[in-house]
Amino acid sequence: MVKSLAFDGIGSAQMVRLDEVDLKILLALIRDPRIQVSELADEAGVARNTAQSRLRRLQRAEILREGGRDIDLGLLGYDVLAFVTLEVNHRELDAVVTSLRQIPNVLEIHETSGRGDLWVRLIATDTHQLQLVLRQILRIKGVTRSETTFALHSHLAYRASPLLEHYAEHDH
Amino acid sequence: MVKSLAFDGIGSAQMVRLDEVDLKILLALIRDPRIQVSELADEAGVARNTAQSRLRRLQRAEILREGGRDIDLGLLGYDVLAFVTLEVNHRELDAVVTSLRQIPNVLEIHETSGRGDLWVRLIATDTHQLQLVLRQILRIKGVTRSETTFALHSHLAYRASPLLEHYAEHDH
DNA sequence: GTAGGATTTGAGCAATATGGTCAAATCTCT
DNA sequence: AGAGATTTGACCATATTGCTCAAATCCTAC
Repeated sequence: MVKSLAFDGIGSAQMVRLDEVDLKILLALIRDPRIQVSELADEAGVARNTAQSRLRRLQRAEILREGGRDIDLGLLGYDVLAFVTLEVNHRELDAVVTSLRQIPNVLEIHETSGRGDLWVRLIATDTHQLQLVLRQILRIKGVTRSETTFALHSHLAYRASPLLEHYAEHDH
Repeated sequence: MVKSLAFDGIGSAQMVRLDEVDLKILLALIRDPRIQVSELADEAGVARNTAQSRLRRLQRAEILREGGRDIDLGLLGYDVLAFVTLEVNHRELDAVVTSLRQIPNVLEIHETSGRGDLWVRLIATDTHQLQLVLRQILRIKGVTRSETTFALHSHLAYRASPLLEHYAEHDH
């Protein structure tokens, strides 16, 4: 049985479990996707050979979408994605943002126009965990109201290439 | 004067202009951030030496945030970010998504619960361009209503590292 | 059109990284 | 304790990197 990178059939799609070495490699790759394998080995505290085979496996498992920085959190069991709109007491906005940043399930924060003041991207393993995180957010001093929208299905994952191609054709 | 990677002081922050070689390099890096410099040179149709110096410059300009896949579109002059919620005739949802995908300014699409049916991340150089894109979207058959929210300021750009670190500490 | 400045190119070179193998050592779970 | 898998360290051939340099090319401004 493999300790790291085990596949489970529990979630909707295939799910993957990572051990500490995998995590360290992923974190290093997020920091710098062009890091070399030998440095990766140092960071993870394993032999270069091991780092190399781990990297290969991570790529094959498509946790790393095409060798790079993007990580498929769904494969790790984070299946629930939600967008939360927060109404915030303006005087305490900075403090609210600071608190939000400390929650690992908060992936993105934008200040917005319109009714709500903050837009937050939230991820969780299941609705129960999401509920816990939402409670945590509502307890933050300065947050007056929240509205949660579930992302049921991703029709287009973040992409910038078409915009760049368009830029190439038109700006020049 | 440099043709490529010229800096302008026009926008709120510094702005950068890219030529075709820069674009091709960026697109290749988005596809695979770990691509090697010699392949990069082939893709862009320049000498390896040139690719190497272009890459170095792109990294220094921080268009590539830390050498990797993420691209700072703000530096290219795309300063307006908006979240659009679309109400869609369910029967035509797939067709709407297909149309949306063809618009380069559409960076992300999710099907959501709640009132609106689609959540869309939109980017534009200015509010005028945004207006044009919105009009284009409203012309799509099947779209019945739209609501636009502006992202005035990003308090936290997309990040996954804290979640992964948390995963390391708790899941195991 | 030409001069001057910047960029690109091709070549060449040393240092390093990669990808692969292998046997021994280690780890994990039964 | 034993079987199976993984890791390690060593080794090797090959490929890649980072660098220099002079010549060629491109671009802009005059």
